[in-house]
Amino acid sequence: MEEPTDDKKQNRRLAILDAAADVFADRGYATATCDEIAKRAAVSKGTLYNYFRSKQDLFTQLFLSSVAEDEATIDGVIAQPGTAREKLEAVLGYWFEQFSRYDDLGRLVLEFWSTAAAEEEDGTFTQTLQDMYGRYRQRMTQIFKQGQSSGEFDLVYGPSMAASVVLALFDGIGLHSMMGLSVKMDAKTLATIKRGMLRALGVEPEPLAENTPTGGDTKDADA
Amino acid sequence: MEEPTDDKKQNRRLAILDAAADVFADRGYATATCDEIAKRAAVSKGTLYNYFRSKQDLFTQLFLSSVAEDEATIDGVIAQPGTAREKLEAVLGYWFEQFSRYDDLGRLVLEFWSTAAAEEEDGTFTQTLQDMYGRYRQRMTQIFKQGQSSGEFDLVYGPSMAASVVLALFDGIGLHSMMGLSVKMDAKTLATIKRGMLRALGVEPEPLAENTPTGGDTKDADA
Amino acid sequence: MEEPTDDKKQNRRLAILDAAADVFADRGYATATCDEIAKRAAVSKGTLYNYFRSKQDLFTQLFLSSVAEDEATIDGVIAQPGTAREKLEAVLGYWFEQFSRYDDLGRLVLEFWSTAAAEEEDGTFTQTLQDMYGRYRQRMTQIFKQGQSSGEFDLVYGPSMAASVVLALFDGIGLHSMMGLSVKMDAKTLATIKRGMLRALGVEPEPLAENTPTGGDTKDADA
Amino acid sequence: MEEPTDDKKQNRRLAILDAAADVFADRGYATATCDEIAKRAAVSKGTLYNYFRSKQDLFTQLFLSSVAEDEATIDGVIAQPGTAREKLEAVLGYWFEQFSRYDDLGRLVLEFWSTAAAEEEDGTFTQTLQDMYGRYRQRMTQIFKQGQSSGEFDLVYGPSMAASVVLALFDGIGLHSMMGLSVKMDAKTLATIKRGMLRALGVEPEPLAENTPTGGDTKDADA
DNA sequence: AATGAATGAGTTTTCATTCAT
DNA sequence: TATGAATGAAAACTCATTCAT
Repeated sequence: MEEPTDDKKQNRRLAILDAAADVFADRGYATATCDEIAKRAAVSKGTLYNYFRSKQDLFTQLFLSSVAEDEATIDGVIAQPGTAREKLEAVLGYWFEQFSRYDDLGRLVLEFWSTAAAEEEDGTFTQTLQDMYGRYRQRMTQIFKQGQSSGEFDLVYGPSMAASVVLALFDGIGLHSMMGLSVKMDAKTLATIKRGMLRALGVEPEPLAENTPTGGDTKDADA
Repeated sequence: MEEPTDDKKQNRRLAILDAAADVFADRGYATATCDEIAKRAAVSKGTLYNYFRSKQDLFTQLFLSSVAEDEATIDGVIAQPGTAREKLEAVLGYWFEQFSRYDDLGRLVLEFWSTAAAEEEDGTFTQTLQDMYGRYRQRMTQIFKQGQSSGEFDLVYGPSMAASVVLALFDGIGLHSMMGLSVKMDAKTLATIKRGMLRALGVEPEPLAENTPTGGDTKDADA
Repeated sequence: MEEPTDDKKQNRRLAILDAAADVFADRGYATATCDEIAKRAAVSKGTLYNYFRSKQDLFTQLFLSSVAEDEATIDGVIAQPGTAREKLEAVLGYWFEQFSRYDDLGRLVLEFWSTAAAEEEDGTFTQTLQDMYGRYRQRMTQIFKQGQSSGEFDLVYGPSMAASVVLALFDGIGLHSMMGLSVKMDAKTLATIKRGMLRALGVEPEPLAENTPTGGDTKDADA
Repeated sequence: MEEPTDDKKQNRRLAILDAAADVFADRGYATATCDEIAKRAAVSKGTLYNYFRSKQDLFTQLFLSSVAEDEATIDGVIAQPGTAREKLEAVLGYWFEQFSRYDDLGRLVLEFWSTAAAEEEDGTFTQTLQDMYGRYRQRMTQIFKQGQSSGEFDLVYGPSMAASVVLALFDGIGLHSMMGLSVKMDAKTLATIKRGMLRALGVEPEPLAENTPTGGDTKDADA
């Protein structure tokens, strides 16, 4: 009968990871203190070190679990049956949905990228990100290929390049959205971008809902 | 005859900024030490503080001068006369050219973004970035409008939205390129992306040079 | 059973305060180093900051506890029943007794005064000192009033002014004594001053002990 | 013809001493910076070191010149012919007059005392102060002796002890006055104290001016 | 396992003093 | 002589990590 203990251990671990996500997002890795993480997780500082070898280890575990969680979610989204266009719309929808959470997550993601960029060639972060984006690209590529085969898409690029560009665009939009730069991620703007992307992929999107007249708004939502 | 002194002072200032750029790029703001910056600038630690009020000030000055430099360059690029398409190609060319320098600059830029994200609402970094991107978007918007008037472009979005999306895409590509994620910024890939963007904007790009047969490569450069 | 821990904490705190008193007295606030205080308290520098927020805080706490201790003592002295003259003699006795400790304390007290003088209008130190001296004056005033009512004293000043002057005189004597200036605080001199003060207050003091012939010594102890 | 140069040198020296007096009074010795002194004296930092060997030396010179100036003034006051009482009144008048300047000077004087207290046994400051107060006491003693001989004074103490006590009282009053403790140094209070001191010395002072009725006010100016 | 007090290496910053011009 | 940029030693303070309880 050691499962309760194991469960408890798991819970504690997750509580600490949650707290760490908060604090790292608020303060950034370097400025975050173990004291604060412990306090927000409602454990003692010593306990932190029973679950994680070091601050760095805690950050790495958080990164890995975030990536795993993300990937599981997106896998679920893509795995659904349907036409290429339906799949693509589902992915776009999910991704854009993320942007609304980006106010919370953005800083943390930036920290992950920053850490990756600072690593020696092919460190854990870089490698993990490359692997993850590699898989993302594969999945997107498959969608694009399916769309090409079925005649749904008339791609500007080849499927793989299209996947790369779309992924880069997603991250670019997320970045700008988070910083309040050129794109404000309200629902209408997102819908506009989505429609544009679909048309750029050679797909004529369905008309927008009644409150967004096709002509003016689609042509220039922010003119 | 005080120019020699002033020049010397300017040089010292620039030498310190250069060194700081290196160290901040290598280690990130929080991990970088003033000791190391001083050492790399070949001045004493005290001298650092004769030129900059604090580590934070040094970082901010570096950010501001980077932004100013960037903006001056891009102004020059856009100011050139020509068709909308020529202007757009010039901007694309310049931007993509930056990516090759991104191995050096990328981490630093990430630090800038990170700092902005960590700021209180409307801090210096955020404000400066928003201003800068605001101006970028204006310039891009003008190009798109010119292209629309002249009938060169048949835009998917309105000019302003198009500008926003293109800017976000640029940064997304830069980010992915730097991290070695989905896009490798070699000359051929860049050319491919450029052609695709132009076509997505409704412009039929000129055929590629002889070594890049239209069919296969354009369709899928990385298949 | 948390008292042992609390006691230990209290002891540590007191040990640090003691060490700080030593070092501040030796070197003055500005010249004292936290390193030395830690060393003298036989704790690490970090521990200092577990108990006190800053060097300034440590100094302030030391000041406040000194004042509190002083005041508690003098309260006890004054609270005793007796004639006004007996009370006055008790206060004088206590105060003069302090002077012998002044070799140790004097510098520290000077630091307190100095800090108060350097403060913005109505800082903590100034306010605390003003409060403390306000209470001292009240107590002394009461004694003088009692003496007047009972016919013991024939005051040169009104009771409140008398209290003020006597307090100022005490501090002046303490200051001069500490610096080895005009007054050396040996027992005989103190006795002489005490007798003089009493006479100046209109009280005819009791004759001195046999080894201090009234005539010569009272008239000029240091001629 | 080097006198103009010498004069200039003297002026510079005095300008620096003046500036130093200001800054030391404002900030205290340890917190004062040579930078600020130089700026306030309108000379370069290097020039400071042409006139004074070090910050410590500057402080010491300032102390010595302050003491010399003080002493010259008081010598002049005492040297005037007259009865003992007239001389005493002149000294009291001068001293109390100082108190009104104490807002400016007080902090500086405290710094001097503090430095003296921190010195090794018989350092420059201590020695100088002891010498100065020794001479003060001598002069006061002479006045008291003259007063005794002429029958003007009926001293509580012997002349030398009286001198010591009076000097200590002066400094105590100055200290308290500066800190806004028990005594506020307005003209009326000073007059009251002066009258009281004279009576304590056995001299019946002249009646106060018409606006200060003898009875109430003399008895208790602040009741 | 959990705690949290203790540690001390590491960092930013200041400022008296020097010295080339 | 005057200047003020350069220096670097010194000091306050932080915080990841340890370990006795």
